[in-house]
Amino acid sequence: MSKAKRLLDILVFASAKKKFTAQEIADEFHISVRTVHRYILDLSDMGLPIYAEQGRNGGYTVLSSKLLPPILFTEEEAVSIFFAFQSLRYYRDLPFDAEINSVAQKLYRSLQVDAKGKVDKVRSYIAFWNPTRTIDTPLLKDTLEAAIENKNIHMLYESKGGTTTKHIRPIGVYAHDGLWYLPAFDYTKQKVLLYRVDRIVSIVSTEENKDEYMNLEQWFGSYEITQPVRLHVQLTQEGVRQCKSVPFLEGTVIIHEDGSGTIDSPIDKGEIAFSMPLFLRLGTHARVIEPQELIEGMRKHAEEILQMYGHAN
Amino acid sequence: MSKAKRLLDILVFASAKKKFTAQEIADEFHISVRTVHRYILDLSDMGLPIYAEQGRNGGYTVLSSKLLPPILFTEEEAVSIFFAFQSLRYYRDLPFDAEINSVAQKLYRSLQVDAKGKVDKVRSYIAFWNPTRTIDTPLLKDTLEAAIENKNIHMLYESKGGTTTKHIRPIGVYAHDGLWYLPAFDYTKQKVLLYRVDRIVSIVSTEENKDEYMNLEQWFGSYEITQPVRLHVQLTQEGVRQCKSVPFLEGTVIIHEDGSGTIDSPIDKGEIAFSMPLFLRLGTHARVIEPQELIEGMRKHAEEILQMYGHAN
DNA sequence: TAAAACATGACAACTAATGTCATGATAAAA
DNA sequence: TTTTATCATGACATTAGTTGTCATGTTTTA
Repeated sequence: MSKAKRLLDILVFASAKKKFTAQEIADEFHISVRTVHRYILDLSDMGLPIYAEQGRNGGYTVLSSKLLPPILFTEEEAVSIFFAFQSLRYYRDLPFDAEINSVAQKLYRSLQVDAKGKVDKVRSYIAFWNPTRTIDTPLLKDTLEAAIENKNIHMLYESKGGTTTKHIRPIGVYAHDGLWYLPAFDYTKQKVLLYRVDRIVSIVSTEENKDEYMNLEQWFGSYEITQPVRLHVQLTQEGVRQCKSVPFLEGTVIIHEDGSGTIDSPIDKGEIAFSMPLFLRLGTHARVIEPQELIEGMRKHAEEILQMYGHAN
Repeated sequence: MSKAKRLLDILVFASAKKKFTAQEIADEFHISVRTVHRYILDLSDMGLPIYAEQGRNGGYTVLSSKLLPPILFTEEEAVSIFFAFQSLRYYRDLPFDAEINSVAQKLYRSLQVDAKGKVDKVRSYIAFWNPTRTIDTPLLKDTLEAAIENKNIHMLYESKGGTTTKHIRPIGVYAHDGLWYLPAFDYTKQKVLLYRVDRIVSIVSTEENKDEYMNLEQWFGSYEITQPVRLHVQLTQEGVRQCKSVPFLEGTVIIHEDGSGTIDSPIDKGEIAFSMPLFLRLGTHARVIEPQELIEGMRKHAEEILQMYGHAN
């Protein structure tokens, strides 16, 4: 085997093992101890942070975290990594922030001038818009870690009613509209609730779990209609346009030949309140035919508004 | 210089130059032509897709796109790349899709078993929520390319009034709520408008631009109030809570001691229409005091709704 | 004080890389 | 058709690099 190949093998072995003696490497790779010393000098020259402790019980210690074998990327692949990083740009708090920066640096440094220009352009011509939040999420990393390691959390949480203690089993963490959410099983209330990570005041303690629980994907997929209600709406052309832009409805809109449309689809009773603002906004562009509850709600809402602004102002 | 080092130099040189003769490499690196032939055999063995054309005007041609010199990542850095990729997961259409996949594969393959597990966990416990869109954006890549290359676009665009031809100068492309938007200067209307990339029917032609134009960041930052209007609203506690979650307003909400609040801030006249749905939704939780135009709009809207649902249904 | 570790040097044996020269094949240009 | 520029490959001597063995030191701990 060529020297280069073996050096890399030793690099991976050493950075995974962290602490070892020259003899161990010699045995592992069937080479002499003298050669191991020479190899380690080479690796050290190549920048691997490794130091030796003298004397009995001494040995080598690698300081960096585990290294992967070197990887060859094409320029396009490098650009795609920067593209992905771009999507994280407008988050105020991010886990892996330090790592992302060091990856970006390593890549950017090894790009040639023209490719650097391309990356710069991706950075200035592509964005993933996120509301720029002024809200801090200091416990994001800890929360995430607990979720990934499948640990239960005892935490202090700030909710409508003030700060209380919660005992939960996290399902995962997700970002939406610039905020981080934590769906979790609440042991007190005995059901899955959604928490906001920025409202976690402190994590008091965590405890291991042996068994696996639901993960995020399963949770996202677990939505089901328990109390079906018929949603029946007539839409103008503009109503169709707007409903098509609402994820919750886009699949249910039936478009007629003249461009107008209809929604006629079962939804869960709990979603009536959720869909009301949309149909309020659409005004005459959407005529709700069913459910009556939605119509009542909208009428009541409209009356309140008229009452508030009716004559006074 | 060691052979390995020189091989990498030649790898980078060759993959950047794409087509070259052995003599060129020999001159560049001050080695004999025979050695170049041997090196190229080595690179070829290492998987570099390179082929030779015989005869006069022949030479070597590298098929792959430009390669970067090999990069050493730590395990944590690799995980952070997967984390970034996770944020792109729920987009239906993405540029660089193929590259992202090949990066993910290259990285995943070189991870050790335990690190693979960590990546799997990041994948199942972290998400960046996006509405899952059923809308296709087939021209995303082309649009992006035109934007990055600073080209004007003649396109067929589907808008309220039907499909029309537009002549625009793109500022950039950004994703929001699962949809891709294209702010661009419209030459016909002589102002910057916002287009949706999925509504572009076809790109008829593009033309080069010599000079630089505004880029996305500048555009995001260029919001200015041209027709200032005083927005003055009184909020209940719940009103405060909800306005705080609206990026457009979160900075302007003043919270009183009892938890209620006030907004009193200049906005642009054009934003009145934009903010109306919000205050409609808030109902009695927000009492708009100014501008009168907003109040009028809300009253009119409420009347329309009452008329529609007033007695008939 | 002995044992276990790193550090380093010397040197012979071995292995690999390199350049030179030669020969051949191929394709385009003269 | 001939010449020229190119790749392809082999042989071989020369040079350069790698490895193992042995020797000698140093440092730390049992």
